[in-house]
Amino acid sequence: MKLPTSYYQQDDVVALSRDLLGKYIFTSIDDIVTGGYIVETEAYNGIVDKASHAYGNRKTNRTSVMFQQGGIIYVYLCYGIHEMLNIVTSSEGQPHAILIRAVHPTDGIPVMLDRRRMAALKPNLTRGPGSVAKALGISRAINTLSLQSDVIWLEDRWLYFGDESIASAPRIGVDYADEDASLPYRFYVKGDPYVSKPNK
DNA sequence: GAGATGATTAGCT
DNA sequence: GCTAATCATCTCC
Repeated sequence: MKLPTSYYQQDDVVALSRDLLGKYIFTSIDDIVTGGYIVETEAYNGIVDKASHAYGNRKTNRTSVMFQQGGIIYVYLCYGIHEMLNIVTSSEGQPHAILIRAVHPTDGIPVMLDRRRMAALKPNLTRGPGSVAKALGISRAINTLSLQSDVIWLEDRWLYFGDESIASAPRIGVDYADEDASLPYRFYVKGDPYVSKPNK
């Protein structure tokens, strides 16, 4: 079952990031379904978060997606090569977003291998945000698409991780954000091989 | 209209 | 571990 729009409209983006661990994400592109469950996320906490593109209520063509109401996706390009998948949350005017950093693949693995030009399944198939987007076939062409669409959506399959299986840590690659860089807004499943770097 | 920059990754040492 | 690759977007002139 798809998660309803109301799920994405909760105000507490940090709690939601934690809750997304274990939820399944799927894309159906060219009639091929690929996906798996989420094992690593990062929260971007609106206008007060220096690491967010929308910090200080900065609204531009690119970031205006985040100001829309929760339940859509925000895809953008970083370092000129990597496309990243974010889920927009909360209500209109609150630019909260959650970066999907890692997914544990379960469906359409051969297709994902092909997209990544890999011969065999290895943990780096969907480890790291750029890899996740590439493996799932996500590009800026589907930016702002609704999570109620038939192209990308999330499902709850009643997979839960207890507190003892989940760890939090500072976010990655946000050194420029001063004191906000050390906030524990990154959540991941302990010991999952698809989680990027420190996976204990 | 031009110049700086980054929510990264792969590949080499 | 470290560094290069690489370009859309933002900011300022």
